[in-house]
Amino acid sequence: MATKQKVSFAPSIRRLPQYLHVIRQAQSNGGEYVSGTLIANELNLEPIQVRKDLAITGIIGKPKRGYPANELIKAIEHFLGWDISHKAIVVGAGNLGSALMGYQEFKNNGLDIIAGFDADPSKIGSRIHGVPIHAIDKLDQVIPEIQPEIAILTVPSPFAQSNCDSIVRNGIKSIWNFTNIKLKVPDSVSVQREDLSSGYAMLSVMTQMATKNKAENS
Amino acid sequence: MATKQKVSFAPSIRRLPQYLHVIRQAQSNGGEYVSGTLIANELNLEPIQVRKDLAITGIIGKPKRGYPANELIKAIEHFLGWDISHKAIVVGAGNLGSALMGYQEFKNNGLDIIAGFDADPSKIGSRIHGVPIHAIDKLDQVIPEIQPEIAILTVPSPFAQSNCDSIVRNGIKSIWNFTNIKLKVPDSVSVQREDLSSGYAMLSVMTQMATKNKAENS
DNA sequence: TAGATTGTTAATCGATTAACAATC
DNA sequence: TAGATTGTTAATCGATTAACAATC
Repeated sequence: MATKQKVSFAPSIRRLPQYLHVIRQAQSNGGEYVSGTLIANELNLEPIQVRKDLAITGIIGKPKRGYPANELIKAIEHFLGWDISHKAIVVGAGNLGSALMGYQEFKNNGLDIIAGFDADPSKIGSRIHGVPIHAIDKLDQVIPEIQPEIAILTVPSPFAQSNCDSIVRNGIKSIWNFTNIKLKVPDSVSVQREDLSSGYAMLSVMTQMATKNKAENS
Repeated sequence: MATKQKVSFAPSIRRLPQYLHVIRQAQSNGGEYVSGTLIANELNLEPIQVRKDLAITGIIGKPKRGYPANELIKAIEHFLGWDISHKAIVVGAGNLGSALMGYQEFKNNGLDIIAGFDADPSKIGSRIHGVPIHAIDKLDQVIPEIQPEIAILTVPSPFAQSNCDSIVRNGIKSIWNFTNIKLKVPDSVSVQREDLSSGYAMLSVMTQMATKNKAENS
């Protein structure tokens, strides 16, 4: 029975990439061991939080020295599935879609974008950052051929749901949704929503607070 | 004394734009009142959560009918500061920066992007989505002239910290950081980090779970 | 050794959810 | 009126933080 999955430890999982970044950097600076304290300092977090988070990867540290950098990197990558390649498509090759196709960081961490889709005839048949672009109305034809695991949805919002339906119909189970539409999908499909408006809301509230402080201090 | 501010109710604030979207839609469909139950159904949330969140805007609903749509929209917009125009610059006019300059949604909600900055000589002096692009080494000259409140940072990560320093030096207090660098800023400056790798981490874990379920059910 | 750092167990904190009287 | 929906107060849940013994 497929019920909508809730990912537990979500906040910890979200911090892991930051840790990975710091640990890789420390390693490339010659550090064989990396302590939770160092990571915490670098990221303005509490050391205890870093230790708790790292525990979910199953890695064991050495008192006084920290965690073995190489093992820890491997463990985080494995926990996230970043040590395996995952085929993905980008649906909507506008500015945002193009940006994502070009992100080396994702490529380095297992995200293998093998095709893009767009409605613009001038893009169809071309390549963006090396990725071939297909007609968006060929989703039903191309997806079964190339069998991607992940779909990245970056179309204008009026087209989001109908393109999502095509994606789901063709058996893709993971959708990275960059539109501001709440997608309707069956329970068996998971959607990771990347909601820029929620970030903008936070930015706005912070900006208001900054303005208020300025006024108070003058 | 300026200490690093923690925004309280962050999860609620992040949900407000979604509510706003649903309420606007309901209103444009002729709804004079919108109930928390309706919003919750639309977004797969609990009604009680919606009511709690809406309470922070100060608006008062009517039992049996719901919240007055027009008042509620105004109240959310006001709470977020989206009813006022905020001048912003985009630092780094690559694909992502260009995408943000073109987002009508932000424009409609008070984000007024008045200038872009880039290192690419072919872009300097041109306009992207109507926004004039300046040389990135002119930050110190242009910012004082145009006095933006907000800087949106979309440069490649090796340049993130140095550009951030220029931004801070010129008195901007709110930074929307799309790089994967943890920026070092004084306490008086707030940074909203838009961390795509944390979203990618969540997507990856969800994808793993989907694959595992598939294997178990076969 | 002394002391920094780990991992575990318990306490705190904040957000979500439940219960329910009030009311249109 | 009856019943859906609100707002408030209390309970639950999960994440963060604190305390501290173990250890290299």
